[in-house]
Amino acid sequence: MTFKSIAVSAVASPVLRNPHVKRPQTLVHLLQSCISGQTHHLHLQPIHAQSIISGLRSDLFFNNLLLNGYSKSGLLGYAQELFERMPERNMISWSSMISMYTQHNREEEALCLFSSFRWSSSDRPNEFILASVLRACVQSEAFDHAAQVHGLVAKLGLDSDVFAGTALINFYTKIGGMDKAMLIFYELPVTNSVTWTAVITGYSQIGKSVTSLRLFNQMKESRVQPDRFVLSSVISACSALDFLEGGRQIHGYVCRNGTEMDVSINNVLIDLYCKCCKVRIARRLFDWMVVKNLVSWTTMIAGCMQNSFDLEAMNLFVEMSKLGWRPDGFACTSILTSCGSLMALQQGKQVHGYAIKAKLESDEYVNNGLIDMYAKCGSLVDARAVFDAMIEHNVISYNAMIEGYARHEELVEAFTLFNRMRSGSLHPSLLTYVSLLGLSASLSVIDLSKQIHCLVIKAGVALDLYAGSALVDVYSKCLCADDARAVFDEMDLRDLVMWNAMIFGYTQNAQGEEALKLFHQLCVAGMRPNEFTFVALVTVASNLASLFHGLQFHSQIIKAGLDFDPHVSNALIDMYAKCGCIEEAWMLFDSTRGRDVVCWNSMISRYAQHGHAEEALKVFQLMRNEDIEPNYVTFVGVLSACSHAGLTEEGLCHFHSMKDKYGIEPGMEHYASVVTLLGRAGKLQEAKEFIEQMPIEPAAVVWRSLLSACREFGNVDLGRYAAEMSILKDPKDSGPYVLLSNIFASKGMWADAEKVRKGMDYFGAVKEPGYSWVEVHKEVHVFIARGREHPEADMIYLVLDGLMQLIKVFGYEPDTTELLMDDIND
DNA sequence: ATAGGGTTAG
Repeated sequence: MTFKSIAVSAVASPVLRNPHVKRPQTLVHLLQSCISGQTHHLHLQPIHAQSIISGLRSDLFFNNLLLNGYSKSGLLGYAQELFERMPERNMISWSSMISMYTQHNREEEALCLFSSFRWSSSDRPNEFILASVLRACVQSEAFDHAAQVHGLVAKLGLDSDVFAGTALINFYTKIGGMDKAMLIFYELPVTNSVTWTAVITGYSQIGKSVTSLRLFNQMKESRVQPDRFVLSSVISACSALDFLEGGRQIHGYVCRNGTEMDVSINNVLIDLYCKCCKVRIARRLFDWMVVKNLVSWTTMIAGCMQNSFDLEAMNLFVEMSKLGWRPDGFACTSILTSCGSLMALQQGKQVHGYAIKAKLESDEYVNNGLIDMYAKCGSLVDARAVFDAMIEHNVISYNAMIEGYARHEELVEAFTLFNRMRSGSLHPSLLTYVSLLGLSASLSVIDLSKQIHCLVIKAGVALDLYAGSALVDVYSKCLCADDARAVFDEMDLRDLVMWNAMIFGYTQNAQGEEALKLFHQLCVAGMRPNEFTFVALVTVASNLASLFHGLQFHSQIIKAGLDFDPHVSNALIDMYAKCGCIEEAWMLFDSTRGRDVVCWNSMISRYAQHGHAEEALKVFQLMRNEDIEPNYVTFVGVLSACSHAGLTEEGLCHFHSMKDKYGIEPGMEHYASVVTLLGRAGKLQEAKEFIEQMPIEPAAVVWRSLLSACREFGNVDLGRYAAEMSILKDPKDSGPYVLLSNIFASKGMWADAEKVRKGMDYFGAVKEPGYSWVEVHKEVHVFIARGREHPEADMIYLVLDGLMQLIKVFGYEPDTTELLMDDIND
């Protein structure tokens, strides 16, 4: 557009229909009221045109006013043309233009104009021009240039001016030179709320929010009235510190002060409440706000996402779009995270499409969010495509991608990327290691775990809560409870997750008593156990078959209101069944809502273990009636039920249906089960042939199943073969030696039995001693076969001898034919 | 001259 088009529009303007308006003095008033009004951009052009007609073309004062109006309306082109045509310019004209360019992020033009000013005018630049120029330098990150301008400011003696001084403070704040900024600040003879805001936000930005709050107090002491800018800055400092009480006080002040309607203040308040986990309060404030902007919506969505209110975040995102808001990169990043958490691939893809349309493809946050979303939804190929399309990667891009591979156990991909990251200039963060440790934990590879731990130590970063519990977890899963405990003890700070990891670690390592001890310490430390703690504890009770503990935990679970948690329910059902209370287990199972496949599996397996094969199969039928898809573990239970009950045909039928009907590839446990099934039916040869036809390499457990059957039916030849195969696979396991030796002993083949015993020593296999335990008055007493460790061993054996003699009187005769020689010689 | 919102892990 040119001045010609302005003139055309002037003719049609309703504002100028009144002839009085055309007088110069009236035009000035009209312009002034336009600038302070809301719709100035509509009237500026007609007024401009009229001013030319009314002879104001060369009026410096009027032109400066117009320049100001165009600048406020963002009509840069008109301002530029006017400025060029002005026959006369003063400091105000230059200053308006430079500050306009700066405000609209046209730093280069601002600096260029400053050069022409110095070139064409002999006047010294005033404090306003210098402040604008400094801001332009800072915005365009031309810090060297800014330092030169500082020199000029000092030369002109303007460094004690509030405007120039504040701009300088802002410059040093941006480059992290808080000391220098404070030096300038203390030299200023006059300060106002703008100056204070600059230093307060400066400290917040370098993470020293406490200093920000201290400065805010100093500001109030020096009787400077806080404005909405400082207030938002200070609230944001409170939010960074999780200082809810402080934030609330300022919220109260804001309400008394009359700034409660300010959008920005409310935005930071929403942020504060969300960061302090008060999402409901934040949401109420958000709903109450009459005027909202894009930041209000984004803050609310981010707050929901950060507190795992993912569905609410999604709804807000849809709502804002419907209301016509165009979500920016910030909103997209947050919503992508929520899509990932909800595994909402479809919605995630829609956001991806929108992001492309909205030209957000170069936003690193959005890209990282996309990687995370696709990885969480299981689309690793798409995640990688986004990753590869990025020009530059940061640590988060790598971490999100590595975490995706780790979660899906893509070992090679994860470590290839990890090495690529290390060979570049990017340093892996603790988060990277946490992901890799998670992978290592799910694979339970101790060497790998230790190597990663070494890298963490070499990196020289102190463990945080995440890394600490990841290490506790990985060592527990690798069956190194002592190493896990060493990490646990080394931590300065422990949260509930860490305690749970250690308690669960002991559970996995069959050190139930240590787990119980730790639970006691947890309570002493004033922590409140959650569903994870109770799952571990109930599992301990289950492993120890201690109904006493199980009942106690169950009542604590009810008190804590956690009895409807599906994982807790599963653990309880398992515990009751393990403790022999199969009916209680069934009752609990029956009353559980939303039973998942794990729940059904545990009921099936437990019935099978108790020899209630019919019940187990009935539950399996019920499960299918309820359309619950059986999985790998389900069939372990079903096959075990069939083999216990001698249901050979039915068992084989289920075995075949596994792959044919449900598409589940049978694993070692299933093959072993079928061998047991055939073996129990006496079909030893068939069992052997079955093993030989297995599509996977039979593990020791499969041969041992056959061996057990051979022992049952006294088949020496096949038994010998099965034992050899089993020992070949796992020489350290004492089981096959014992079983084979038993076969020989039962046939009176003592020399062969002796040979097997020697072979056992040769391979270093040690028979695990049998344990038994009894619980008396909340204390578990453990006994090893023939052990004398118990403090009252003498008395116990005395009573035992008495009992033996008593049962012999009633006609009991111990069966010694199948005992190991070891036992006979004893 | 000054303020406010975003990503990865146990």
